[in-house]
Amino acid sequence: MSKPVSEASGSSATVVLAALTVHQGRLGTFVVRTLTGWGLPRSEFLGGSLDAVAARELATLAPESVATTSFLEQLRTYGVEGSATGSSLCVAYVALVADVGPTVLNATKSGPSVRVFDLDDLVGTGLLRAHEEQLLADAMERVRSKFEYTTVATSLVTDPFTVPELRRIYESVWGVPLHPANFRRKVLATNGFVQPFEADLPGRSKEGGPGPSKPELFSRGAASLLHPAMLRPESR
Amino acid sequence: MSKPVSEASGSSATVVLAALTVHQGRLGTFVVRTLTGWGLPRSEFLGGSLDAVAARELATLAPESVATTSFLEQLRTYGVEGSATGSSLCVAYVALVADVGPTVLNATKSGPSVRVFDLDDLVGTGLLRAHEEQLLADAMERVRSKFEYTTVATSLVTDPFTVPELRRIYESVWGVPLHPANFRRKVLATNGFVQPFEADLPGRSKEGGPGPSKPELFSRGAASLLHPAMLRPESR
DNA sequence: CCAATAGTGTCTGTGAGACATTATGGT
DNA sequence: ACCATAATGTCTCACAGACACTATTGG
Repeated sequence: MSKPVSEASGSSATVVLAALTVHQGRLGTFVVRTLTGWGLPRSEFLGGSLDAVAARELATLAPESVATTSFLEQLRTYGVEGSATGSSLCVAYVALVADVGPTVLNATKSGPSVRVFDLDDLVGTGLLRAHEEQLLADAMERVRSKFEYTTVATSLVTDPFTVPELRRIYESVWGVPLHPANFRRKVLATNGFVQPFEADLPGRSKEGGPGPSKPELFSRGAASLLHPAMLRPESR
Repeated sequence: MSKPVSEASGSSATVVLAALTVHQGRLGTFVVRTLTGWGLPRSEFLGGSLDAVAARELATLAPESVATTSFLEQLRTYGVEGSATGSSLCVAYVALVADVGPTVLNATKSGPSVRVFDLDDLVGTGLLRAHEEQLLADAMERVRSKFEYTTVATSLVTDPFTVPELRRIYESVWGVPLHPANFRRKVLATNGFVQPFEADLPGRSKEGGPGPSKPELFSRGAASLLHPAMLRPESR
């Protein structure tokens, strides 16, 4: 721990976070204000655990209550052809954060420091570094794939949720409509995916109530893997 | 490109390769001779493309003919708690190399410089760095998973191969016996997995001939993804 | 009243798993 | 002759996809 962080040597490394969320049926990612504009949250890697650095980064984006239930996993590492600074490594992480409501967060005197950008508005607009475009594409594909055989989708809904709400998460991430009846049957037939929410009967602790015929409430189950997998339709 | 590679600064990075192969029904990994013993092939990352560094590393292990048909993909990056050198990053790659025959290769005056170690003889023996144990476990799990929905298994057999040979690859990687009849039906029903080998009739360009009742020869198909997936039995 | 949606029920095609059968080659 | 293995065929069960139907809520 005695060596100082001098100027770049042969290689330097940063941890970058693709924190995805579904806001209003739209898939978005958290961005932070930088010197030159908006960019993905990143921090220099100075040692210790990569996972810890990413978790710390995630904690700055969302309140602790939602950050703790978020999904976080390393995506992959990109080699960035630095022009003058030599080459650097970019260790990317993917996080899934439940909907925090507004798309503008952490507002300060100089304006908000954290926002959520729609991914569709972000790709191809040149707002990101070149490799960050690829990073987000990889993150989305990773998440789309994870949805097939894990229960991570439940980390994108606020905890008492309905089956249609969970279905809309799947539809937003996969970009395809799903059959409500088959989806419900599949979810309920998979042990540990969701479990009945206590105090479900009347009152409905939800604010607006999305469905006309008072859909049942569930909360996250204990399982993390789906048996059998729920394949997306375009898998043919 | 002007900055020299001075001593370690805040972080340094190495590219490590888990090059797996199946030798005699046993899953093994390539190791190279180092100053202190045998270890996974590694090289310092000095810039450029990570994939290129890994590919160059792979090329030193096997002849070009087999290296070009090998599967190579980034696994993940590990943060190594260096004691004196500060913290360093370890970017791991997985490769799948077809059986090259003997387990001792590239013999030089001072003995062989490349070997293949059985993975079962390697885990838990303390021969490896601490994080390399985890690395190999991650690599095996990655490959086991890839076998389910891709055709990478064909990169572990020498090209004219039989269905039983391919099945034994699956059995070695998954560690479970498979039903020969169902496996064959599945493989042949999946379009693009394998294709009939020309000049199959007599002669049999194989050296030993594994089967008593002259099994048919196939070669790799064009597909890289399996539709539908071939799930391992223990998935339930 | 009508539209939209939650939930239930049912049918069918596909595929995986298990088993039986035949053929062939080595010991 | 016997055994091990390759290859083919068949049966059953589970599940995905599609459809029909009811109930309930909001406009």
